[in-house]
Amino acid sequence: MHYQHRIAYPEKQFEVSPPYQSCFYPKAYSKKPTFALVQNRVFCLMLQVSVLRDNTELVLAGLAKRHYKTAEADVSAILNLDQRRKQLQTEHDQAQAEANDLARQIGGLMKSGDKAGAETLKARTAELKQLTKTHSDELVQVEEALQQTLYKLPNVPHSSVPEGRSADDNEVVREVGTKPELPATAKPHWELIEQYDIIDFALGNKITGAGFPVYKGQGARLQRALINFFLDEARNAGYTEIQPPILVNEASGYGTGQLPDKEGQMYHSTADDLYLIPTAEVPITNLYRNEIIAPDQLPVRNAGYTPCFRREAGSWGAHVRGLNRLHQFDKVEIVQITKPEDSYAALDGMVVHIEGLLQKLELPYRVLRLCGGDMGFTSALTFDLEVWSAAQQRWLEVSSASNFETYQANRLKLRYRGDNGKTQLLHTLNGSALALPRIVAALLENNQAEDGIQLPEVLHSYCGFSKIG
RNA sequence: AGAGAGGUGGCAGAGUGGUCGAAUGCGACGGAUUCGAAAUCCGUUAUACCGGCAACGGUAUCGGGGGUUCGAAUCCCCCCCUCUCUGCCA
Repeated sequence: MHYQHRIAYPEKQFEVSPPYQSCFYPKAYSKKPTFALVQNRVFCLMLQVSVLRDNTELVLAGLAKRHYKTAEADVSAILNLDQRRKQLQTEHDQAQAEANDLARQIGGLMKSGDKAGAETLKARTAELKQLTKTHSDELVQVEEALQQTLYKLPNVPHSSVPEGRSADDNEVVREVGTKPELPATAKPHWELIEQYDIIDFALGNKITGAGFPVYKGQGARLQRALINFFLDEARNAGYTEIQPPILVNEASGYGTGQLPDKEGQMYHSTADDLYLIPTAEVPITNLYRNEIIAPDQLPVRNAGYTPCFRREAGSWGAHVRGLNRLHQFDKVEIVQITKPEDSYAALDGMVVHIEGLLQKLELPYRVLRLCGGDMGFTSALTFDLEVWSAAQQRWLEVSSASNFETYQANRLKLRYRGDNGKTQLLHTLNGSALALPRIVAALLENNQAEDGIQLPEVLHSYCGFSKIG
């Protein structure tokens, strides 16, 4: 008996263009000037202290959506520390200015041979020296405390982010494609990969450990095919291909927000103090750390394939069999850097791009808007894309596309020069396009048949075969 | 890994204790000249923080940190990085 499934999509689903209409966001967000003013302050300058100071109520309301318990205490601590910081800075600068002036005078006196006059002035410089030392010591303490607290504070969610505590509260934006009906004899992918001998967990376990599978034969070729397919699609969509290092230094970890929040999630090479990247987002976004980008270079659109490494300590258990969760996996990531006013349109575009990939792979999927409680630490708005895994009868997350607004840019010191000639923080975004393992799981399960696994058309030329088995 | 050299503004490259945030050149920007352009000439040309509505003023930054000194790009100590040679190596 054959039970081959080709999912039937309504034809229009394949038309990513004509012009994509944003259906995700309140219309007010993109255009309305009244809102734009608020947006400009709160959402474009997020987590700069000045913003916290001028928009405390809005920030607190946003953080409440995340159920971030100590928001009020943290914000008020930040404001107090900042006030103290300014005061100290002013006093310190004044004392230093006087000292500099005296030093100049002393120089003049020495030159003219007035030793005694110089000595008189030196008495005052000694006092000033003590004063500036006291000030700068406290200043260092205050700034450190300020930074520590700022680093603890997550991004403020976008206004469209729904209330909610967990993944159950995420909003299903849309569901596309038809779930295949499999017979009772259908196998989950971990049985299929054994049956066809394409991925070997035992071997990976032998040479490395659990969560490091070995891809063999058609399995390995499928991996390579998917990577090439994703990269080609990204290039066609206007992204520049990047091949970054997969070890990064500590500064990069802080830049994109993995540190200090997710210290334990990354593999750390202590001998060299380098981290194995959990996603290509880290190196590709950090390319622009501490840069001022010329406006005509914007938007930056980069894509890259890398292996990704995640310790995922403590999160093993049910639902993580087979390819569902790994310590090492392959992923193609897309990254954008845009002007603040362009970032939400860019996020739309990224989601559309990712949907295009899933449609070409003929996988049923759904798009979720993550609720406040389920969003990542650094994100202002995140869409997850999940594919239907027909044998497991579950949705599997294969992509996450986020707008970080200025949150990462503030840490990265990533700016451009605005029309007024002043430097201004940019917005950063990224999305998986796509993560491979769960795509493979869904492809295997959804397309299984007695005589093998029929791959979607688009992969045939990339693989060099059309069927596994 | 061993030996040596070096890290200065967008780049190149001076500066070895006192108006040095830093000569000079290139590049970029604005202007003059030109029908237009090249050439030439004049001017501008970093970032962050503090104060100020602003104009503007102050402070800091010459790889990073600490020290000496009234005063540090310049002297001393530690660390990091880059280059050259030797060794090793895909």
